[in-house]
Amino acid sequence: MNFSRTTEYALRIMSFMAMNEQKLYSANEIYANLKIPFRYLRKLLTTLSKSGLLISVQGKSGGYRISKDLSEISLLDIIQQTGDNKFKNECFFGFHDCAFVKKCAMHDKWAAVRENINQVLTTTTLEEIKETGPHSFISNNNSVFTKND
Amino acid sequence: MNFSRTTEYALRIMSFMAMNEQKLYSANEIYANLKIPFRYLRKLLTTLSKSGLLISVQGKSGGYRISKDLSEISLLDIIQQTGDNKFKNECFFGFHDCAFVKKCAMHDKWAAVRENINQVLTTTTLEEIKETGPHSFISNNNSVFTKND
DNA sequence: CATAAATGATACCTTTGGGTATTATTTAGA
DNA sequence: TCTAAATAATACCCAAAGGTATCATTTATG
Repeated sequence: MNFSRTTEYALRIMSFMAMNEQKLYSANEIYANLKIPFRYLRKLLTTLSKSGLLISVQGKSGGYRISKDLSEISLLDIIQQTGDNKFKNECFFGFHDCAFVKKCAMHDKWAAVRENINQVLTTTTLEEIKETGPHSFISNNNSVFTKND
Repeated sequence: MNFSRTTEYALRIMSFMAMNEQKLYSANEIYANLKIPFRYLRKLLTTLSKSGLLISVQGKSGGYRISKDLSEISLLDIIQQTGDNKFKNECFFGFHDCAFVKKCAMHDKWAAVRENINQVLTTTTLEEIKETGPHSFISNNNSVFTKND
């Protein structure tokens, strides 16, 4: 009952980059701030670029930049790009046809919970995240990972 | 952003058994109704027994029975026995010390969401699940698994 | 135009969750 | 007291997620 690690990483990255939305960030710079395992970070950044949330610039002095206006990127938009969006309409007990055949015992109660979650995730945009600061996006769990690149 | 498959299984099992709370169910009978992969089901049932949610009776004509009054078993109680309880106090971005060092941008909003979830999971007991019926706990995804025992 | 510094692609390794197989133990009842 | 039918324990297997390594490509700049 969490987001996957990968989704958390994506949320951190996008939120961090939102602090300076025009800026072109290199993977190195993001790594320096967020301490996400470097090679995995690189992979994730290309994923986010392919998904359209980021624009990548190749070559020396290249990097990544947020592609749209901050107000147009909701947390759900980010979450959905990392495959962690299953919860959207899912039955509490994990039955695939819950809504269609018979309601399960938790159907209505859980629908309300999901609605609450969805409401927060769709209405909270990076713009709001930016404005909510100052705050720490810095992972200070002394990373066991090395950069190695 | 779901419960794990194992947690879903546990929720199905306990909810199913709550339909007849005094009854001693054999693994076979539960399998016949829920179609959870048989050997995994067996394993899970011993886990639930060790956790105290179920009482197991060994030997021929043995089986499992819910150990307490239905009103004393909340959904959270079940969820916590399958290791899926991380969400309880967890930061939106997955930072371990979010609450202690600096609040993250989502801290308050997400705390409210978690509170909502916790409220539902702690106040909904198996008694309520039982009363909410009739409903289907029957997995009709034509199982690809065989029983094999 | 060579080099350095960046991203892209791809293949591989590791850990964990889900699932299986085998053997041991318990106990009701013929 | 033997057998059948149940649970207990344990070890193993497989797939997916997380993470690493290597090489290729792009491009600013000396």
